[in-house]
Amino acid sequence: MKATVVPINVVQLKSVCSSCSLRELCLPMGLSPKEVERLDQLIYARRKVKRGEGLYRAGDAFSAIYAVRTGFFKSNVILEDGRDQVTGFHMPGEIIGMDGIGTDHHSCNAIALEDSDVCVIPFSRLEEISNEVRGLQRQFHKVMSREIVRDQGVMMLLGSMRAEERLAAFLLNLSQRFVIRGYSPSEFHLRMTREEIGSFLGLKLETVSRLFSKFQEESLIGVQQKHIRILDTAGLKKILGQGG
Amino acid sequence: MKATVVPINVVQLKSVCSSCSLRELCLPMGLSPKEVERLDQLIYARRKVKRGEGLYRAGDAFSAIYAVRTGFFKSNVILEDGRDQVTGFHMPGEIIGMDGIGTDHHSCNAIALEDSDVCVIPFSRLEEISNEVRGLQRQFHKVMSREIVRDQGVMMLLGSMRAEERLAAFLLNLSQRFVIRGYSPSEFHLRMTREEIGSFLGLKLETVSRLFSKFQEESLIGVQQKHIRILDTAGLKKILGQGG
DNA sequence: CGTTGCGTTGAATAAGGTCAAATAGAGTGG
DNA sequence: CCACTCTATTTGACCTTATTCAACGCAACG
Repeated sequence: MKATVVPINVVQLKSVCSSCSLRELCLPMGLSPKEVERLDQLIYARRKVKRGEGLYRAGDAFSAIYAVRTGFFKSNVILEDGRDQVTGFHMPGEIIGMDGIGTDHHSCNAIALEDSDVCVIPFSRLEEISNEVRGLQRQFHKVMSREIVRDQGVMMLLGSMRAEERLAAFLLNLSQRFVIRGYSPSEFHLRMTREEIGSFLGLKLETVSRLFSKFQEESLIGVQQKHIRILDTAGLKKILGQGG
Repeated sequence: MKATVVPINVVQLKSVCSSCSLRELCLPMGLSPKEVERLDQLIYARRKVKRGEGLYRAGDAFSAIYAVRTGFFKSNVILEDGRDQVTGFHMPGEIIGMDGIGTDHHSCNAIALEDSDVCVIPFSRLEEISNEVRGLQRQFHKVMSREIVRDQGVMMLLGSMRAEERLAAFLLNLSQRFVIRGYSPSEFHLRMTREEIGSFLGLKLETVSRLFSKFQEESLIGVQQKHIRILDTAGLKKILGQGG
């Protein structure tokens, strides 16, 4: 990174947690203003990631976790034989990279699906500071735990839902996450391809495409390429009840 | 076991981490003897769980995580409509219950598949002590991270493997975990039913049963009810390469 | 022994995958 | 601005895999 002459103070001021609009979704969630100030000292770096580029790759040495600020990421794992499993999609306010803590190396890739921006949270400093700031320690543990619970949800989805249910659950999940971030719950733009959705849901891209068409015929959603309108949330939820 | 006249001190002495035979697999892994002594202060309680009983249930208030000492557990999540997804099997030395940290309530059930025994690790004390014992903090974070990575592996399995591959991967995984614990890697007793295996692998119990028979015909394994002999590890590994 | 739960096996079926062709957009360079 | 290219998407026909439904066997246990 080139060291250009930039009004560093201003940029840094804007970039700290205490003045970040995502603070109630992100690592600072629930911390007192004083505690958030300590967090500000921790998060000094930002990193831009262009669409298609990796924030980290499987095998990379682990040094930091990341908070998505803007943009959209996918995580995926690739087997030797080339098979590629998308393990998650990540939106602003979400923390990624925790897979690297256990082995000091990342176990998956994090790829930007659009030009994105992350806060770099150096992990050893996070551990240090969380010793002094109890709220931060607690919050970090919660974030990790929620990741485990999220993964359980994905296992449920992959292990015991039919294709229709998986896609319905996926759309409802996205919708919910968008609304928390102040976007419309009923109208949004998919950042990922049908193939990536399929990989995440354990389906082939053709199946995903067919299901989108089917949901559209049934007036549950409107689809135009990557633009989705959810027309009947209740109807989608009803689909979820039907596979047992 | 009959309650004979036992010198209680001795029993308690035996129950601390520093003299536990699982210490190199469990939370104390990698800690210095001094650090393990601090851990001893933390883990004062034990709990027995009979086969079929729950260590905790979804919705239970969260207060502690647990280290499996003896026995065997499954974790599962149950949907409103009754569908039941097994999300993991847990052996001695493994830490369970971390799903509860994020919401202060457990999100899944932990059920003993045989009479079992766990160390109770009160979570708020773990957080306290990990502030003083850096190695413990690090180790705990590693344990959580590895759980996330394990879950990624399960997603890979459920999302992009064929039935044969799933079962092969499952058997190889069990084998590896047994050998680490000093048991035979090639001969073991399944603690779970075909249905539970199926649930974990996203398959029906009949499919699991058929695959066991098929693997047996191909001389990859020997099966007799719950008793498994792995005859051809390389053969099982080869199956894993074949779905892409 | 009879019961009960678990496991195995077979035949029919359905769900989703594969292969192939057509179409639609987005981006690029003339 | 338009033609061209490339990629993503849609859709159809056919096929494979795993599920469903059903019957039967086995072992443990009272």
